[in-house]
Amino acid sequence: MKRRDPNFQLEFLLAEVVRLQMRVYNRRFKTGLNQSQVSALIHLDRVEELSQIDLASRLGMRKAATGTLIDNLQSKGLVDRTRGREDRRLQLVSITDEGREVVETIDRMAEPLGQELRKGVSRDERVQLVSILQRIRQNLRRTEEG
Amino acid sequence: MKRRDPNFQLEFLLAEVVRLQMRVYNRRFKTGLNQSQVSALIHLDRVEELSQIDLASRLGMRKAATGTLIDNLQSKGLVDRTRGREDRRLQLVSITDEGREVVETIDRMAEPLGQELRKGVSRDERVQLVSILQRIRQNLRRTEEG
DNA sequence: TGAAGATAGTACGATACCATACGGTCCGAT
DNA sequence: ATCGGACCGTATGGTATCGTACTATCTTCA
Repeated sequence: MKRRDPNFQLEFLLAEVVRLQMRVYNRRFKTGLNQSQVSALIHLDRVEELSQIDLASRLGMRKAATGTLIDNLQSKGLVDRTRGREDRRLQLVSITDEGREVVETIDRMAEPLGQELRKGVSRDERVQLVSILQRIRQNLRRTEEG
Repeated sequence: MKRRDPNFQLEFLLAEVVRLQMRVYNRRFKTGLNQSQVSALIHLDRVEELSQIDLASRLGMRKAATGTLIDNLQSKGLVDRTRGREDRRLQLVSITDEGREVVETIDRMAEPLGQELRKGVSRDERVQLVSILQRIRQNLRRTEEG
């Protein structure tokens, strides 16, 4: 097995899987929202209020892209923006009731797809997968700053 | 832990990590090639000759995007295209000597970054990660067709 | 054999995300 | 008190990839 065998070159495999995943996901749910927007809504559903930079970091995106993503969600009435009271640089983003409904709906719709994609992967393996990915994410974040 | 906790929602974590990874990678190597193009070259370095559809499948992309990706590599002299002899629909893509040199160079340059990103992840864990991702890829492919 | 699909590639318009550059707001040192 | 630097967001132009529609070639079967 050569060192740069693509099937064992983690970075390439990750990219490949995510491209596939995005296509499958966005094709399956023609909700008007893409996976990133859904991800943002789910984050907001949990924490109530996030600055755009904070949200960007959670999505793995840059702030500019996150800004336009929020623009779209806002124009659909799924999130609100408020200037930070103490720090007026911040745009605090929060999910609306309508946004919560959408999250609920999509969450239900996505359930069968999720099951499909987890076939042949045990719960333990999933836990481990998440754990490893989190460590890699940590490394990536550190690398990006330095 | 709610079911849709984003940190445990595999799909979102994967997307996040890959966005980060792409940024880090493409920022580090300003080689004129992005990660996808490098991935294509590495595939071609191993198998000599691939149709564009075959390559697309390996990259997790659609054929149209793969076509323009190959256009770029070809315009840089890193790959060649030949019409299939038996099946003239095929565009058989192969790597040039110059392409091989580029692969070699980038491979060397990427080594330290790879080490950085694998910090805290054992070899066994990497093997397992790859194995799980391959199964998920399998599921995704099956789902996309059906 | 020849007409009806299937398959490989290309063309084109849309979108997601990036990088850079800029404007507003905050803060720490002097 | 204020000035320089750090930080948040927005604007803008570029690139990667998508989805759809089209052309050319192959295959199958009546």
